[in-house]
Amino acid sequence: MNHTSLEIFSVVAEELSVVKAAQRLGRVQSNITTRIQQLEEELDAELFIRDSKRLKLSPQGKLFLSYTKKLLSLGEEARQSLHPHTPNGDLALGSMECAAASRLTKPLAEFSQTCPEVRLLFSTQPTGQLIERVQQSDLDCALVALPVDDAGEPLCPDDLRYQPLYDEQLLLVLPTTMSHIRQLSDIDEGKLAAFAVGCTYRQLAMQMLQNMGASGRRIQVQEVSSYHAMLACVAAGTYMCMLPESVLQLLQIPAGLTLLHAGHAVTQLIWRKDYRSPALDHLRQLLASDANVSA
DNA sequence: TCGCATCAGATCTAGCTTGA
DNA sequence: TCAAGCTAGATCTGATGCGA
Repeated sequence: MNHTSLEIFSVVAEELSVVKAAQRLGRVQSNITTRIQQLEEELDAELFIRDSKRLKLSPQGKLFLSYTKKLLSLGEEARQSLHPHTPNGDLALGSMECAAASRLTKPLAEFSQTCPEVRLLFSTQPTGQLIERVQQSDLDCALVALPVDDAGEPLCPDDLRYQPLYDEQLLLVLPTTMSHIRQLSDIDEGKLAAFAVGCTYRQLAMQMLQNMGASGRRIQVQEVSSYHAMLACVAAGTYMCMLPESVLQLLQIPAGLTLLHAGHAVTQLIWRKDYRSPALDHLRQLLASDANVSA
């Protein structure tokens, strides 16, 4: 078992295809098949279930993948640690859609200029999924909105650290059919356009609607994959949505929609407690200088 | 036709020996 | 100490087979 074998296994596990993994790694298909077979033999474990033409990760494969990601991440961290003053290598950054749209443009442009040797691997997802991916070493860090306890303190998992960055004012956007509503307590029905389960703003909106007049009814949720789609649902007159004011400023708001202030949420940068790299340190500094809340 | 497995042969690499 | 040569094993490629 060496670094190459782990890299190959990791890519095959992601693609669930020997052919696609071979294309991605610039190798031939037979080579990938052989390396996976050798790894399985060495580990005395079946990492994949061969289901006719398709590959599926076996339970042992899933378990081994979690260790593989940690080992590859640790290897990258070790490599970078040898050059503490010149950030280099890969930095896998995740972000909520809203932070990517409204907050990251400037810091990331600056990051790419000041750290040209770092390959930034960027992806967007809801908070819940981002937290899991950071814990599994699939991401090095991520911008999320951690849920808070009754005292307003972020509920951060023990194995993660966080740095507060942006205080986001949240707005509930109502369709023209609800133009008679002047305050949150007037809302007596709940149809919400929101991102997938795991999105903190969705969770906040659901809690708010349940605490209001809509508590007696089941809240219908239309899942969308972008803020444009979310606003389109509201413009169609059926759904309401919750989004940060900073995002709304970037969008063209259809006429006649009602905007209600719905509290605030803090966007944090999270990373694993045991992870450190010059690239992450540099990104933290850049984000801190751009933040509107102090750490 | 597609995707994975298998095989033979080519190529690469690490480790060892030898001699200057 | 270091470069050159040799060798075994690891790894790679391309062709082919098999099953869905």
